[in-house]
Amino acid sequence: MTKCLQSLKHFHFNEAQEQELAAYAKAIGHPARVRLIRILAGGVCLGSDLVSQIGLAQSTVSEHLRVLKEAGLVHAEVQHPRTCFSLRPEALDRLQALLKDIRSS
Amino acid sequence: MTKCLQSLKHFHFNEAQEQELAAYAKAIGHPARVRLIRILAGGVCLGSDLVSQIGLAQSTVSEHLRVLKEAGLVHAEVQHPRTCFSLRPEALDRLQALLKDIRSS
DNA sequence: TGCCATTATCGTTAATTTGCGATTAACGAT
DNA sequence: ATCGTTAATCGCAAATTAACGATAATGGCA
Repeated sequence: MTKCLQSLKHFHFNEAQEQELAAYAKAIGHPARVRLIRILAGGVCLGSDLVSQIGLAQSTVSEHLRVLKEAGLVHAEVQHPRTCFSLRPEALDRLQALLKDIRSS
Repeated sequence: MTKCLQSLKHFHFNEAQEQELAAYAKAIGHPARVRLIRILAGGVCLGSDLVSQIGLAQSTVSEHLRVLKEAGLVHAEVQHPRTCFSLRPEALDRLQALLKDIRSS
């Protein structure tokens, strides 16, 4: 790949990336979900612990976790009857890269 | 008891910062607004130019710009009958710092 | 087989968001 | 004073989101 094509690739922030960034940001755009991410940044966590930390109904927490999972920010590992939730750092890496790139696109 | 229930008090990422991050992310969490940010990253822009580049109604673009302004991501300088819109890079700086901090809180 | 503990899903209501056309407001120029 | 241009606001309908309680599903265990 030539230098020219590299720079084109680097600087062209395309529509797919716009949607990708918007999707990540939308998922993070709620205080309860920021809080969940923050808690999970400290280590893996069972759902029941998250519920007691957050102070919202179990169904509400489950829904927020679903949103975060769907956005790829969180991973869930089922160990019946519990589920172990964890952060997906590569998703945050990607988000930070997109945020960095949009400024020089 | 899992790890997440321990030593939340040691986190320096407080509730105000959670809301701050959520507000930034919510504002960015729409493809049209990501697009506006991306366009403005290339330099200041008049509203009419943004409208023609976005392909949405003028009122819709104005509303998206209002959201971005309210979040502090965009600045508007009126020069009647036009308005000159520009990005506020310090807001993006702040967002990136919050994203960085949440991972080590 | 029938419990138990936990998480996911359903159903509903209220609130918010999105998008548009129409209208209004502002002000420079004629 | 009226016109022309541009951005902001209004009013509305449709779609989406948030929150909750109730219910269902899951799989280990007695």
